[in-house]
Amino acid sequence: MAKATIKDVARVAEVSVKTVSRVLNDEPNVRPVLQDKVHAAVKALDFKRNPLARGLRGQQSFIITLLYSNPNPGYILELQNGALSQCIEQGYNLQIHPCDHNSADLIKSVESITQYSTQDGFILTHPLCDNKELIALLDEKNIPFARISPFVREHDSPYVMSNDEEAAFEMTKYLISLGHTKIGFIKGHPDFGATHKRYKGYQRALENMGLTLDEDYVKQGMFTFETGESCARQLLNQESRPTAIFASNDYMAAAILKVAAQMKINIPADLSVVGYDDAPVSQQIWPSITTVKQPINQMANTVVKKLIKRIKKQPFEEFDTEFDCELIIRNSTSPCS
Amino acid sequence: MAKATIKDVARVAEVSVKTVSRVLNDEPNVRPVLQDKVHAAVKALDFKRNPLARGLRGQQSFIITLLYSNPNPGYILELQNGALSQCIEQGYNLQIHPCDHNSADLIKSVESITQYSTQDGFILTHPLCDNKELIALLDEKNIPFARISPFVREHDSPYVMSNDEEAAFEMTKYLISLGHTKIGFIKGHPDFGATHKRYKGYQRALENMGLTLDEDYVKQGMFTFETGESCARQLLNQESRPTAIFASNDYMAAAILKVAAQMKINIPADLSVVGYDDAPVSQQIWPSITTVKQPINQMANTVVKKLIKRIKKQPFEEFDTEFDCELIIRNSTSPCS
DNA sequence: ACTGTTTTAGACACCGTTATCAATTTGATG
DNA sequence: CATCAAATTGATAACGGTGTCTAAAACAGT
Repeated sequence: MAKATIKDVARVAEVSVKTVSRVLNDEPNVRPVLQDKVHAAVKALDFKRNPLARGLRGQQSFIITLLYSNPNPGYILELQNGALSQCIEQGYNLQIHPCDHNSADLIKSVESITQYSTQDGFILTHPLCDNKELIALLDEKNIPFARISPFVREHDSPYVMSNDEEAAFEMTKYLISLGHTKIGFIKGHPDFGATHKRYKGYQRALENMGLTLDEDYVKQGMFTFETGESCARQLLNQESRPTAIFASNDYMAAAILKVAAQMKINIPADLSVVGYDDAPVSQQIWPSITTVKQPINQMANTVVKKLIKRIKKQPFEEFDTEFDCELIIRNSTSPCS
Repeated sequence: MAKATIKDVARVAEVSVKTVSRVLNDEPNVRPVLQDKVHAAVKALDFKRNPLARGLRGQQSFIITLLYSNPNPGYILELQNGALSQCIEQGYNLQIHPCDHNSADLIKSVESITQYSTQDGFILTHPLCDNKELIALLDEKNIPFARISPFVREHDSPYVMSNDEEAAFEMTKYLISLGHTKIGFIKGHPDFGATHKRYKGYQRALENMGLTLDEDYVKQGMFTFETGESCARQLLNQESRPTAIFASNDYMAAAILKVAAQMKINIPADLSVVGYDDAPVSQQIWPSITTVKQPINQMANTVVKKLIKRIKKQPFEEFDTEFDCELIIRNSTSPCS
């Protein structure tokens, strides 16, 4: 049985193909009687419109491309899943495009995919969403896009973000509530907007709770295990070492566990450690790491909704922009002894 | 500047559109003079064919769908990247479709994507590639597919696999070469073909090196951290505990580290631990875990090549089928004391 | 030079849908 | 009931390529 076409539906419903098309596209000016006939025929034939033909005629592809450059597989996969489910729901396809945000070829690589296939819109994850060249390219080609967790927000494209500052604030307050006063902090990669928001939340919590920020307790990492390790060594080799360390992501938190093990520092008895992102490793390590979980799936879902509105040139203000994170208390934290 | 079409190229090259099409498709019977003219015009206009139009006319979509149901984000992402790079090279798009191999809706979910969009072929990862219903569905719809690491191989579709048995054999031999004779083994999920191959390699190595397999040293896990933990407890609570444990994946190996830490068993001094898959956690934990790395990227690349050959009804025997794994020695193993 | 065969090139139809526009029906108004 | 506006419908032409088929050109053999 060959796949049914609009013509088949038209024949069965005894109307013209254009009428079928009208019904399928929710266009006005079709009598309910005919609408019912068409719907019945569509159901009877199990008819599905051919996206290729629709795209060709309508100058659109129903393809949304997810651009990412992020070393965290768990995060990416969750993002993909969230975006994908919403795309499917709305009849779009999700094209994935991993790239390297440090590469000089980044722009070229994106440009080439816009040439070899057509896409209705892009989703940019951080740090790509703060890349001016990239945004200029998309603006120039007039391709709609939406952003996830941008740092710079001066652009009229839709975006979503997690409330990282608030989460970091809460996490720091939690550590303080456990009695910690000497709280170290390992910053993330400066290219990421999240880095600054998390640090700000930490700062604000200290201030808010009447503690002073000690520069010696703040180290600059790059979100990798290796940088986390060296920062942890610096923090823990000081004379007056911190009793708690807040790492800007879980990889760096895991590295603290390594350094602590080598230095025979007991976690959480002698040192509390917290991370960020709820990466898989935070559960696969002992002690499991107290961390912050972003509602990635939901954010991805929403950003797709906004992007599709944007593509259709409809307002997208009805959807949420800021999403709250969740503190996940595990075994790497305990009251200060 | 609007995108160039084949008509523009034809006008510039002073030939008919059909001739341009011929040149672009490497069809015979075009004089070199005209070929050059066409190529020059294509270059001058930076012309790219519209895949939608090509697909519509040719009854193909240039879409390959990667179907996976696998809890290991690192593995999936690597797979995606490998498949994607080859797809791009050959002018195909990669559609991703995560699904749950335990779900009763699996077949329905796959069936629905075949209806809402058209795909030229599927790539099935384990354990999906051993799902008879799924294979029956694709066969019935006459959609070509290729498989990655299938257990059952009785199908004429192309596949690739890693030489897991050999790798497990080598890894076990490595442990024996360190002086270990009491080597525990934690099996993986029985639905996965890899589970049996890895166990067989372990068995064969013991036999080969003159050791007898002790059933008490073999536990059934499910590839998860939790099952790894309970298996590790069983193994290590025995009177005569093993001095080395081979876990069928890194998650379960990480769980052994947790249990060992709780039982004050020193790794690697008192217990050597090895895993499988080179998951991110194997490097983000201390001690880092000795493991086996599959050439996933290369396998994905090859399976796409084979699938495209299959789609074009060309022979695919020229490509490799079996891929060798690599032992990665890290810090969780040491000579038996 | 004159066939017959093979290459080479182009005209045209077609893939499945939607946009345009004109034709028809319906409803409203005087 | 005639007249005009609005709502409803369908015929036809696109969208941008490729398949089919035919015509023209090139070549070979008498």
